Amino acid sequence: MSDTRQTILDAAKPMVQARGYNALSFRDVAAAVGIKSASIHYHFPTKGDLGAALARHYTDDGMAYLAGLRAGASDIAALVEGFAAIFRAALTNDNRMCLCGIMTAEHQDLPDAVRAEVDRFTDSCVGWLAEVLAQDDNAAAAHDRALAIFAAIQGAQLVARGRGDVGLFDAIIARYREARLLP
Amino acid sequence: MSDTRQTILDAAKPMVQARGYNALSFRDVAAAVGIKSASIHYHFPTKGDLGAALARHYTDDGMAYLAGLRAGASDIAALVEGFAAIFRAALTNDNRMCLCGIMTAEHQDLPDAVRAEVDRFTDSCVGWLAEVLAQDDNAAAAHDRALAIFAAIQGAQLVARGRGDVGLFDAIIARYREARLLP
DNA sequence: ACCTGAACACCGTTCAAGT
DNA sequence: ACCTGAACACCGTTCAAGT
Repeated sequence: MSDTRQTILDAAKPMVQARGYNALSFRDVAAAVGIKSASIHYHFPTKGDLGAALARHYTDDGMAYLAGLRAGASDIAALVEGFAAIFRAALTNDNRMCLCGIMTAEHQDLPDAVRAEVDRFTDSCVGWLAEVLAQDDNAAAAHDRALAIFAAIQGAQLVARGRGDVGLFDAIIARYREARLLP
Repeated sequence: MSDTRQTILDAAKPMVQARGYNALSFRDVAAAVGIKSASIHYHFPTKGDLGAALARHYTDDGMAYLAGLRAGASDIAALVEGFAAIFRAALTNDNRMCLCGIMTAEHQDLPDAVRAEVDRFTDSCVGWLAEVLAQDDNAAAAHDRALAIFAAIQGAQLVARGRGDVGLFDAIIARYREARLLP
């Protein structure tokens, strides 16, 4: 991968996390990189190609982090907390959102290739949570609970970021834990 | 309020619920209404004015519905189910989202007047839930729980609509109820 | 191999002009 | 009072032309 291609991805990622895929502008990215907007198309023919590449790297990086978590600990509560930390970290990074979380809201509008990558993020997260929870539950129950935990954490991020207050995220997660929705 | 103004709001509302505020196009709305895009500006000077009016009516309609619910029943579980029904109904309406839920994801990008109305929707919903829950809990605990329930339901809608499957919404809500996050 | 300027059809917005 | 066409600076995209 060329340096310029990586620089484009690095510049575009926080823009999407802050304002979404629709609001991403090739001219803004180009200005941040120091090239002309027409040049972005040499590396990413369409905006969909750029969005799909962003989501693919985001999912790959996230899953690598989660694999590392599982290799280092087996306590279910600690693992799920490590999972939630991905979403918490986005908020503490200038009140940004999970890249795929914000694009899930734009789901109807996304080019097919982008939507497919966003769906893969969801599937990968739910799959990882289900594997962790399967230490305690049977596979079907673990999957249902994993889906509910994933949805609840996404909602917590959405609401907390609407308020620009990571303390709200923590309070909501704490309430999930008290209800034992989260281990 | 003029007929045309109301017709514009009626045409724009499902468009935002499907694709978000950013993707809303004055020219699309104008075509649906049967006027030119420049004419929209006579009724709504800016896109922000239209977005704020949409969110204001949406919140007012929702709160009127919720007030009716409280007037007709006092069972906490039934009231919270009635609350969740707002979000379920959006999904069964061509896989749309809560108007303010989808705009919460675009929060960073919204004109101030729109963001203020979206925030009022969140506050109103959490306030209504807190009043319902205060039948059982003290005020502070009820508010914390109301916030967690609101976030969890928003997340359930986001994830289910990403899959285009209202059954997923029902499954997640059922799991919330089993965990007694929801009454 | 990588970048650019110019053009295209889009967008929200403005405004003078129509009725 | 309400609508319109034309113009403006934006957008993603294309492409012939540069190096």
